Amino acid sequence: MGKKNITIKELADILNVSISTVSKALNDSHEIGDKTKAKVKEVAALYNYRPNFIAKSLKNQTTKTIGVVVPDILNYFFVKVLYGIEKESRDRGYKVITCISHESLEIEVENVTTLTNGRVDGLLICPSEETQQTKNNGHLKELIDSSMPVITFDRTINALQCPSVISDDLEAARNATQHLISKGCKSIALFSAHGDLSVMQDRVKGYRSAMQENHLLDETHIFSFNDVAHAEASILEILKEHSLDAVLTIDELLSVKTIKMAQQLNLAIPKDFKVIGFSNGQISQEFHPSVSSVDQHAEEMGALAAGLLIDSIKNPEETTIESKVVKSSLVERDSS
Amino acid sequence: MGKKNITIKELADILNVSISTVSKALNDSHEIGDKTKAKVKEVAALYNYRPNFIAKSLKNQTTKTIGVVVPDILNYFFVKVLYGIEKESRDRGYKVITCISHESLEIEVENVTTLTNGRVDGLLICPSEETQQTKNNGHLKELIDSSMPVITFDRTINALQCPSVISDDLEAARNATQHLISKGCKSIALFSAHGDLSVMQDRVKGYRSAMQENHLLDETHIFSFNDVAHAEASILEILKEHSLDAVLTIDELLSVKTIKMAQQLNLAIPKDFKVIGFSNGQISQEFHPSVSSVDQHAEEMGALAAGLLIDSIKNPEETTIESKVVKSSLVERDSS
DNA sequence: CTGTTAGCGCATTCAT
DNA sequence: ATGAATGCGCTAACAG
Repeated sequence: MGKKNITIKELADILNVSISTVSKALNDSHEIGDKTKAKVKEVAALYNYRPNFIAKSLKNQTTKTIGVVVPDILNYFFVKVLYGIEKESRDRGYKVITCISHESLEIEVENVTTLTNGRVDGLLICPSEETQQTKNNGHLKELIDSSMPVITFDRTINALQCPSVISDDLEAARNATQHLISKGCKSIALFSAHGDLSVMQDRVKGYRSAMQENHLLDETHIFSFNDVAHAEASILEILKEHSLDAVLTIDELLSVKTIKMAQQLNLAIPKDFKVIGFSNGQISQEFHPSVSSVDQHAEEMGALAAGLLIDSIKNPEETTIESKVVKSSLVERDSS
Repeated sequence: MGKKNITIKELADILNVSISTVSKALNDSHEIGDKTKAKVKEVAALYNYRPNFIAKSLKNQTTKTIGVVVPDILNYFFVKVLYGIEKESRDRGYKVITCISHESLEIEVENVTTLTNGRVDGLLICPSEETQQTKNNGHLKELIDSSMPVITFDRTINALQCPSVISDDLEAARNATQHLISKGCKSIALFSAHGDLSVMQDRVKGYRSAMQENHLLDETHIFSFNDVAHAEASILEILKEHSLDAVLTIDELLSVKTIKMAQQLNLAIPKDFKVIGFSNGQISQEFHPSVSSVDQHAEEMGALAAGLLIDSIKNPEETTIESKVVKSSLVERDSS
């Protein structure tokens, strides 16, 4: 009881050999005899020896750990990305430390600082909304300049000289819109949120592009919500005032709320009124009616980003600064 | 470009003072003169000096980091616990490393090992389903014996000599059942899942207790589902064959699926058929009709556990081995 | 095949 | 008030 972990030094004393002999034996060095090896390993196992990770990291100048900064952990999309990151990292022998920026630039800077002071070998970051909005990215520039491998995911910062993994947001929105058009919809609104984010702007562009191409674009049909959680009343108003036959919502919660309001107005879904949402979480799947949604393949995005980062850590020279795009796909369900 | 982080040694060379002077100056030691301090700090800032975390940890034998092992990160409940852990830890100056056991004993053992080899100062763990089921907990016993601060959360292992933070599952289920009874329900079924977990068994006990007390208990009304994701067909069968007026589901997804099946049978909710679920996630709130649910205050549980762990790290002697219970509450919505 | 030694970056005790 | 020296636990270059 109360026994601390045993060290190589103590092991060496017990075995009456030198520290380096123990270290080499434990690492299966060819320069150690088989019986010495066996003896060392036996005693190590007996005393339940575990190499101290911190000491190893200091010596090797590598931590076998990657840092992740996400803006929001209560968002299912990010959780799934995280899941993909964790899985890929685990498969490749890396640990993951996650920090949450809560969409705040200040916390993000703090997160980046604490992570990159030797704690991790590379960084995966989805910049906070505030970072994107204020274009304040000195902390990341500095990091990249110091030759720390960095990869951004989901949201990119063009000014940054680092690889990124993103969704095909523009295309995805265009396809979703096109899908509604091909189903015969003419009066399709766009419900947007988090307008400061580049991904959201891209989705709006995608919607515009499809609508314009079909000569259906009506700028007054683009709505932006500041507070999604309390958007129901506004949605109801909009649905009353405009005679829409479909809505593309750029946010998952918004799609569900739109459906609820449409039902309240006795609009038949999907017959008279169709809805397509984004980021295909549990709610889209379980809601009744189930919600058609753009699936961004979050897990794949996470795995890809982690894989690229680990490649970059292992092979810094071969790293190319390019954006990898994870294609999303439309999951058709009962709402369209 | 490409410049590595500067070290104290390099700083000392630049300033033409000794290493220890720099170290002391940076740490505001009283044995350093004010102007020397100022000069050192100025140059440190200029070169953007950041103390190496790994070296500090090795020297101080402390990492200011806590490790967390959760069984499943795609479960909203655990994400919320994690959120609480992260928040409290952040407030108290600690970082968090999270590992996911995927409900597997083997992965859990691996997680615990890699976390506790010097990487963290203490461990928060929710044992995997397999760990609870097989009662295989040598890895945790060993850890506790080695005087590493450990606290379990949500799921407890009684055989373990460590504090824990849990829900009042039995009471919560009893109250929820009682709530249904007081609304006039007589034929109340229990839909359960993950029967190996102690929390689930407690909930069943709570249900039994309330039903028995009101002379309504019917053992054939207790159902267990192995595969919640594909339980809809079975649920439909059960609803057809038994004339129930309410169901308590021990799992969030199960509650939603039950409502969908009930609607398919044209049961009026909540008039003729009531449902109460567990763990009050986004789905319970957004579903239509919204689902009454037992809220386990996951965030609070996480914060409490993290707080206790940090207390225990800072004050190992004063740690008492006791279970803290986070009281849950019933959120009444449209399904009951 | 085994041992001695130096050093990763930092804090700290002890001298000056 | 400042500096030299030691050690945290480990690896590896070098010596024997």
